[in-house]
Amino acid sequence: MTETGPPAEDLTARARIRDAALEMFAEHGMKGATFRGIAEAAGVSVGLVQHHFGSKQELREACDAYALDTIHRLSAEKIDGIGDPGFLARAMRIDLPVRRYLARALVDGSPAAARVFDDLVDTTETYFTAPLPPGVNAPATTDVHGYAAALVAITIGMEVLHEHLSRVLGADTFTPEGALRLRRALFDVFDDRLLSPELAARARAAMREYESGGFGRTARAGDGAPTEEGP
Amino acid sequence: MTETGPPAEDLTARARIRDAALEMFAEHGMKGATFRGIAEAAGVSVGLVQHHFGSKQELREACDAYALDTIHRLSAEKIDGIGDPGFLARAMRIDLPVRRYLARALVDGSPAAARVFDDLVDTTETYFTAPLPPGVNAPATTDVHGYAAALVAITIGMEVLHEHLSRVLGADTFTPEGALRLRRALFDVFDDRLLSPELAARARAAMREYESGGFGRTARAGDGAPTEEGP
DNA sequence: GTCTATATAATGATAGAC
DNA sequence: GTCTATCATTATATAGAC
Repeated sequence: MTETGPPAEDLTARARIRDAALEMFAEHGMKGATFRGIAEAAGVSVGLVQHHFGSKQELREACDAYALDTIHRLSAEKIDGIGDPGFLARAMRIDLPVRRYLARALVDGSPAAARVFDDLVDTTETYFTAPLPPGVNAPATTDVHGYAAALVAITIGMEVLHEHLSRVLGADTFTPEGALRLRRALFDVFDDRLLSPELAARARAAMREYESGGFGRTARAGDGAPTEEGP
Repeated sequence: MTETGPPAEDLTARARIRDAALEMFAEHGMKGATFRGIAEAAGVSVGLVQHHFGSKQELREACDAYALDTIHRLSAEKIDGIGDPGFLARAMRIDLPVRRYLARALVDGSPAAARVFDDLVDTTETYFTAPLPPGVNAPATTDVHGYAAALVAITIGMEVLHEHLSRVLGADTFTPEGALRLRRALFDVFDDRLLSPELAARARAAMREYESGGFGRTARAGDGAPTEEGP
């Protein structure tokens, strides 16, 4: 809940510019977004944008800092919120612009977005390392770090692929209906065993064999030989 | 570093330009990649790039078409390959540039990439609708389409977040070692039940309640929400 | 604080020489 | 086929007026 969101319309020009930049960066990427587009979206002149933020890089860093600060409140809830209906309602409408921005920044190469990702992995790993709440099983893995990374990647991947998921599902996943449908689908994926125990065991064995015998010989004797030849 | 190399080889200049463009588009995005950068990477002049492909949009469409054609051979194997060690080896070294390109194009907004995504969802959905191979359980979901979408999003998300996963895991996930570690982690995630049956049932109930009473005011009252009795 | 005007650089695209 | 100019447009950035 936390009404900390952008409450009203009478924000300072600087804040409106920052919000516009956040949206333009998210929509067109760090390279595609322009001062002109941002100024127009914010309803100010190009000069004012640069007066407040200096260079494009600085503007981007301001967005990063804002996003970092905003997302910080959210990250801790993501894990504990499972099974709490209130969490769904909150997660669906809090700070959408920031999430969109970070999803794009993650691909466009932002230090702040990378840090959010790393912090999420740390938090998740810590969560599974510490004593778990009743009802939550400890993951049966020997690589908790990798397990946490995969879990975070799955979660963040949904944000990054938001556009395509929304198209396929027929509802914007940043909207209550779409988010609900996606969450149900994800829950089904996680709740169900895709493989029978027998096949799962076979796959495990195959991976183990692949690991020991495959290419492991010498850490990196040759460079990346694995190139592919185009057709 | 320096990978990328269609090192001179006997490729035609046009093919070398296309490969360079594929890589530059993947690395810098559709807006960030420039004719000059592509020309330099291909070892040709800027004029030759435009002589062969005309406009930037046409060059991009050529990359899309090439990627679409290349990925077509791969998509069918992705599902059936589970548990097959040979699949791992193949998937790890086949068509890396195309996968990187598509991962980026998916975020930058390419029709071809969107189509790849949609086709993967279709293929996956068909896979689960048709009779399943022995050892593979049918997913316990009432929304096979959403289930397939979630599964594809998880898979593709790993490609899109490749850079961050690699950093966190300490190994390039497009490299045998990194890909293996990621795959093992994903397998652990899918193979294990994160929630106890009791908590899972509670989460289901919470979602159901949220769905009916929440906000939607149910634009579509009977959209197949119903009645999956939990395990 | 906010805007207009201008300088500078880079980019997509064209034309023509070899 | 391949390259070297060159143009027109657009972007970032600066300077200064109100």
